[in-house]
Amino acid sequence: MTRQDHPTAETVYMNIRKDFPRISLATVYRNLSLLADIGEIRKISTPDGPDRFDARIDPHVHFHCSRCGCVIDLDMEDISYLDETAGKAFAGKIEGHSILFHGLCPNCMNLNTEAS
Amino acid sequence: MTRQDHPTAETVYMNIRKDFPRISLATVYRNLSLLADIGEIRKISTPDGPDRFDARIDPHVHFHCSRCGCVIDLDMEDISYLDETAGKAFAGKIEGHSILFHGLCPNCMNLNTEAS
DNA sequence: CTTATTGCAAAAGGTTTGCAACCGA
DNA sequence: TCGGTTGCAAACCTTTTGCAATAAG
Repeated sequence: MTRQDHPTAETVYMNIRKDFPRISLATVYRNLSLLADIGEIRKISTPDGPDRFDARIDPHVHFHCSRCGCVIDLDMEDISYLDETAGKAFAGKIEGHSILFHGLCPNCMNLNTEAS
Repeated sequence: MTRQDHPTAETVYMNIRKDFPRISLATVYRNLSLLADIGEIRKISTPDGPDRFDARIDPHVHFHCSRCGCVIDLDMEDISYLDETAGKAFAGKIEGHSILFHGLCPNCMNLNTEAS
């Protein structure tokens, strides 16, 4: 809950193993899914790689690097108002949204600039 | 390219098989990925189920039904301007974004209302 | 004692890949 | 003839599941 990054289930597994060496990956998946279902955490699906999880549940925007796959919070204006706008033009029921910018993270941008 | 829905690779496969009965699912995946890479079509990742593909490549917003998994275009205001806003507050390079609303589509909303 | 949670291993998707056969310039 | 595409089957990766064993209340 305290971390600022957006770990995959595998990463959470690796980390929690230091404290609970006998825990299994299945249990990690089970509990992350559970937490996501009850809204304690958020699940972030990316176009490639595995899902990522986020302890921050307030509305905010994510950036996904198409090169290294990292996920970063973008602290820009709150765009929750879009839900209402969308709701008016749509006969279904809107419960939320996910906004994912994509491109190159600062790290990978440098890698591309320098060297071949 | 002409369809308005957002077929999965499997759906495309089933359909194209009528004209090319010997085509394989791998070829469908290969060509959909290729088209997506060169920007001729768009790939839409959903939190559950398989990826979907979209022949519409102009900026627009999608809705994903968490019950039946369908994907629908939402014709609301163009929010491309967000890319610029985001770019200013971010040291990496933003190349685009994907916005996915989620909730219940009109169909599934009715199913929930009536019966049981 | 009773119910809920876990570990393990296997299964289940969905997608990609190696490779030989094939097709089109 | 030669490079690019394809079909097939197998591999891959991520996630889920069945079930017996274990832990918790």
